[in-house]
Amino acid sequence: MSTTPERPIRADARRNRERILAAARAVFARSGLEAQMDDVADTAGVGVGTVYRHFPTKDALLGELVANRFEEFCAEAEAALADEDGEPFDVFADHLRRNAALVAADAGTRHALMSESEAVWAHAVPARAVLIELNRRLIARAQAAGTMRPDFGADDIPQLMCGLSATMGMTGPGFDWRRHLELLIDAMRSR
Amino acid sequence: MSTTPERPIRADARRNRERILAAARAVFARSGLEAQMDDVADTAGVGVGTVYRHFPTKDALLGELVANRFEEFCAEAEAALADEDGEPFDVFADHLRRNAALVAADAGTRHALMSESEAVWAHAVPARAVLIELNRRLIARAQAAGTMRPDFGADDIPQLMCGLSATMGMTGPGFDWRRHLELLIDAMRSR
DNA sequence: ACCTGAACACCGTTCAAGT
DNA sequence: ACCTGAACACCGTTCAAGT
Repeated sequence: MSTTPERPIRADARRNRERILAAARAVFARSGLEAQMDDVADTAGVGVGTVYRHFPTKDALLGELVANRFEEFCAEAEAALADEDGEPFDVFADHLRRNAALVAADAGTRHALMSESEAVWAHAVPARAVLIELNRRLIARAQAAGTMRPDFGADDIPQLMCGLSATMGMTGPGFDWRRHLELLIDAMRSR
Repeated sequence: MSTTPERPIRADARRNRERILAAARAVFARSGLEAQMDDVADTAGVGVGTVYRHFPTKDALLGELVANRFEEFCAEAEAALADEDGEPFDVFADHLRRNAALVAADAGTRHALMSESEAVWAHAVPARAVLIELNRRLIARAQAAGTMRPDFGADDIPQLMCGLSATMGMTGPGFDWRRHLELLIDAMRSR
């Protein structure tokens, strides 16, 4: 039961890791999950083997990006919590709208949020737990103000947002994720 | 602008086509989209080439299954419309619950409903249009009865059900598609 | 006309050789 | 220690040969 020994990482390796993540973000955001590992490697200016040295599988690489996104979601939630003046329900709804906009702009994150692969989610577990806790506080505040339904919980958010991610990718008449999101927000509101 | 000539199809070819569809339904329902074309061919007892002779791509084969599903959804909707005694909102909600149960039991359909591929949807266009029209009538009846929100439309259904399909595949704490569906149904109810 | 399955193409992943 | 990229494995798709 020893913890992983904390050995120093070579400067060039660290730099490569950053380059790979930046390249992956760009490549997946543009092309979605069909982007290839070779594309990521080329964009990062490294060999494929180096990508695999840092991330054992494509899913693990995506998982790292997902973890990053959840940290952004958390930052969003912190900012929303810091807003003591706004109407609590609106503050929460705007938080969801901003997170949704982040997802909509990034095909990679969008697909990853719908991924059924364990490996994709593994890295995001802690940030995801933090986000749910922050959501719980935002929700409690809105429920205390009486503007949010009391039978709605923070645990309901992930699957609704997962579902929203799915419709973001659909084209054709009738598909409008902003409308979808507003329906969900309206469902949470006390009426 | 001539219509496709109606030439007779050889009996063995027709039989193979049916076998392939039955095999595809079984194989994709069990294994989801990761099931291979070779699996479908083996299960159907034909060569892969025969599968490709009937369906030009994997997406087209999936598209055929999706079209079948939409026909089932339509039959469901017709049955719901025929129910003149039930409370109209409950009749509609039960219709959604039954359709959702069909999807949940079939990993292939589930993934196909979230597919962003044109080819998957192409065959289902007519049945999908019929379904939306039937939903429109079910919804109108519930709205006339005053139990469904007047600002909710049949065009809202596809993306909500697409989103629901996404969460059906997710495992882990907090994912419960029945809860997700009930939240959606509750959002449609007049309160 | 239709069927078969070996061969091809594509992309995730590995590993022997290099620094 | 880490990097490279050719080679391998897997699976969707094709096509030459068969009936």
